[in-house]
Amino acid sequence: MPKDQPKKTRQRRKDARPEEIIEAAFVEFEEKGFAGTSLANIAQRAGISRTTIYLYFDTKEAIFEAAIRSAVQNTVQDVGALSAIFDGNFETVLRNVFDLIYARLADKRAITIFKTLISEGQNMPTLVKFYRNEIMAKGEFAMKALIERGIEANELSPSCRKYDVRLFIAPVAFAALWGKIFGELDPIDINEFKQQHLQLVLDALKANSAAKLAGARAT
Amino acid sequence: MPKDQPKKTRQRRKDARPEEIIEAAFVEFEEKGFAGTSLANIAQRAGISRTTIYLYFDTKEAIFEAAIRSAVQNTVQDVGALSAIFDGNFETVLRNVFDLIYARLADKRAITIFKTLISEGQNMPTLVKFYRNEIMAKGEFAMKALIERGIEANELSPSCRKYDVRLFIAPVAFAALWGKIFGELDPIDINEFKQQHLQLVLDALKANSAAKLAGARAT
Amino acid sequence: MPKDQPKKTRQRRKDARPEEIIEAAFVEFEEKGFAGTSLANIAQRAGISRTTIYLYFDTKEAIFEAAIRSAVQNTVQDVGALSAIFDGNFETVLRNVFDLIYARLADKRAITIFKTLISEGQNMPTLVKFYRNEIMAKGEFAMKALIERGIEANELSPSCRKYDVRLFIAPVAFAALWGKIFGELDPIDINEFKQQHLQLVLDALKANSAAKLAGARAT
Amino acid sequence: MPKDQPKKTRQRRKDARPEEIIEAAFVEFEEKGFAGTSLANIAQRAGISRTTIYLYFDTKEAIFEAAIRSAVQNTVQDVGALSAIFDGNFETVLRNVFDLIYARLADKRAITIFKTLISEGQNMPTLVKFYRNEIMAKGEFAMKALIERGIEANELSPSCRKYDVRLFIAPVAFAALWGKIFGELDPIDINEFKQQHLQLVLDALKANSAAKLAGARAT
DNA sequence: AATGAATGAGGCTTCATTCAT
DNA sequence: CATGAATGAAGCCTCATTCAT
Repeated sequence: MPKDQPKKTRQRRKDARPEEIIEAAFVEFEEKGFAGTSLANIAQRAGISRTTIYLYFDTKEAIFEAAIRSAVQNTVQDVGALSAIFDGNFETVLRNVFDLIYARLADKRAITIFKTLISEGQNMPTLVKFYRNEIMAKGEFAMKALIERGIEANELSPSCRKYDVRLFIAPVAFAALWGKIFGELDPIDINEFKQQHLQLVLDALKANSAAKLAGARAT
Repeated sequence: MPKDQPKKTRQRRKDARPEEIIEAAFVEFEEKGFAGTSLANIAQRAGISRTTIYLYFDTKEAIFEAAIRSAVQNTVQDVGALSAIFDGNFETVLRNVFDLIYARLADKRAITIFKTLISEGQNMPTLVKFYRNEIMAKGEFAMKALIERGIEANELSPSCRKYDVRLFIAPVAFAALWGKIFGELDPIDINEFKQQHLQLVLDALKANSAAKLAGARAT
Repeated sequence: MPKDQPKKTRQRRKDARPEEIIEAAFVEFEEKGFAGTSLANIAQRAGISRTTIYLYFDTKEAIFEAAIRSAVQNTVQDVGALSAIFDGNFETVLRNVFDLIYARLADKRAITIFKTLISEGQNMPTLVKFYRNEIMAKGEFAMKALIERGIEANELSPSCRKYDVRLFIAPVAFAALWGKIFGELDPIDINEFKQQHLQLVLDALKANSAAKLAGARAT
Repeated sequence: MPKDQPKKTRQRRKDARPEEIIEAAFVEFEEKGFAGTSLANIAQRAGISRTTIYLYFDTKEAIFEAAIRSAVQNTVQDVGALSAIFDGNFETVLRNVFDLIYARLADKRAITIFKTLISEGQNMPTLVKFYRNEIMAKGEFAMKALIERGIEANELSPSCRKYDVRLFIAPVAFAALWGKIFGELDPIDINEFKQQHLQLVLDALKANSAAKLAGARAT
């Protein structure tokens, strides 16, 4: 008994096709990983034939790359926008920065990219390098610059330079992963977490400044 | 990892086999994920025939489970051992706790499990639940207990209770992932990171206590 | 059975494929049974690639089912047509019925189904039930009806009702199996066998009627 | 997690081993056919190790052959015993013969052999030839001799020679198969069937004799 | 005599990819 | 541009059989 193939053919503007494929691929990759995703799944989700994909991409890997490249854009832009919000006293700016960063967590694509980095990074040195240079390094740099500004403005003690700024960002990554892994089992209140995270950083930085001040006062 | 067993004759090593297979499987799973790993890879790495695997495991999934079960052991034990080192003043204990936790980072298996949780968690609700209950939850609990002790001993201010303790642990996860993802490109100095992490937590907690003291003093 | 399709180029014959596959599968199943048949055999006999089969059937079992369903059709139709030939006196009709039934023996598919019933029946309750309800039961019913007509027409004695009508049909099954099993060694002359079979049944039925008549006469 | 192997080792007299294996093999072959039976099944049923089988048989096929050879013995003996019961008038002897033949139907082994002949005959020309020569041919011969005796004793008309005696035996085969195939669904009352079968044959033969007598009388 | 260990061949099935319309 | 048809490579798994104790 022969199988029945669905016959619904959507006629779409051709320009949109690649993006539709990427879109579909992304969802599949997110759910099942690279190896676990089949072109059939992608095609079905995109509402096209399996072979049509090959009009736009050479291999499964190419789709994967394109999907990731496309999805990482917003995050890159956000990181680039970081220094643009350096306006106001340190605490205000830090709060704004946190708002911006935590807003990324709402972007499922951003999270998936992060997860992909972990899952498939070993086979994607290009992505790894890109991510580190364009996101991690620039983020670190911005954070360092922010602290520097705080010191210059006499809002922070110079001893605050001692911290590896990745310590300040780590909880964001943690929250992202927690949501992805344990989200259904035990959801995390992102907003609350953000507030406490901010508080922690401020407290720690203030502790140094307080000590400085105290030391100064003691003199 | 080169094969160092001669292949001429059939080997008889029933006792060692399961562990050898798990060992080999682990490496493969780590590199390529569950779906990406083939029994052929595992067999080759273990230096045995593909079918020999089936003398010890029923399915590919069974190998995966066994590998995870075996690898997660040490971490579980370490978490269980946490409260046993609650001896001394708060800072000392916290330092010991950090030593213990960061030591886990040297266990590649532990890291791989963590990565697996992220990569394949969607398909492994059992592992997810187990990990959350036996590792995350107990770790949180121990950390909370530790802070409580600090408060009771008057070393910390009660306001320290406000923090979500996952904030204190997040950098460890971050360091683990960093090492795994960017390790080759940009290795992280774990020891240095640990020190700063410890410092950050202490500073933040002290900030509260200092505020309290200051407030008390001001009265 | 040699392959007579050229193999150089990919062939496109969607419409014909399912039947070709069923045809090939049928021969293989007949020769080696379900478990003994491999998709490789079927594919080779059909002159296609092993995987092409999966374009038309989901599993090996599905092929088997399709093959049987297709092969059993004619027999079912013949059984259904039985009562349509109830025209004429008893002997004439019986002769026609026998012609129809024995003609089935020329249909190799019908024989194979019968053999399959025997070989694989234990694993195919559905087929068994179907065969019994649609072929055996209806055949029995038709035969009973025929005898009833003979009695009503005063051509047969009512005592003819005593026979289990399966006795009348058994030789057909026997001939079918004999041909299949011992055919090469010791072929059976189906036509001759049919005549004698018919004679036997008529003789037996007449014996009753004769007795009745004799009894009547004696009275 | 390694599989657990049962460790119960039965120490048995070695002489019995081959028969135990054959016994076990027979049951398995009956249930699943040759291709469907695995040595593991046989070994397990025999309570021995898979490899032990090879101490007694060279291949799976050898076991099959041995099993069949052993099982066919009783039937052969019964057939051989047929002519020994030629004592009494025709009807009595025929009744005894039928008793003997139908008793065979209670021997599940005999039925299985018959089924095997159908299922796997194509690959077992030796068995086919043996069965035909030792069982079918001798059975036919005995039946013919019996009829001849009836004619000589003037109990039957010479015209009874016209029948292919396989017609007389067919219902037995039919009943055997019916029981095996439809037995669970719709069991057959063997005794009742036997009586009617006997009656049918007697009626048919008598019809000829009656005709003869009538003809003689008419003269 | 008996068995635990090991394996090569082969079976079913999936899938990325190519062919030809 | 789009797709239905087809396939080779590869994956998981079973099994008859051999090896070595």
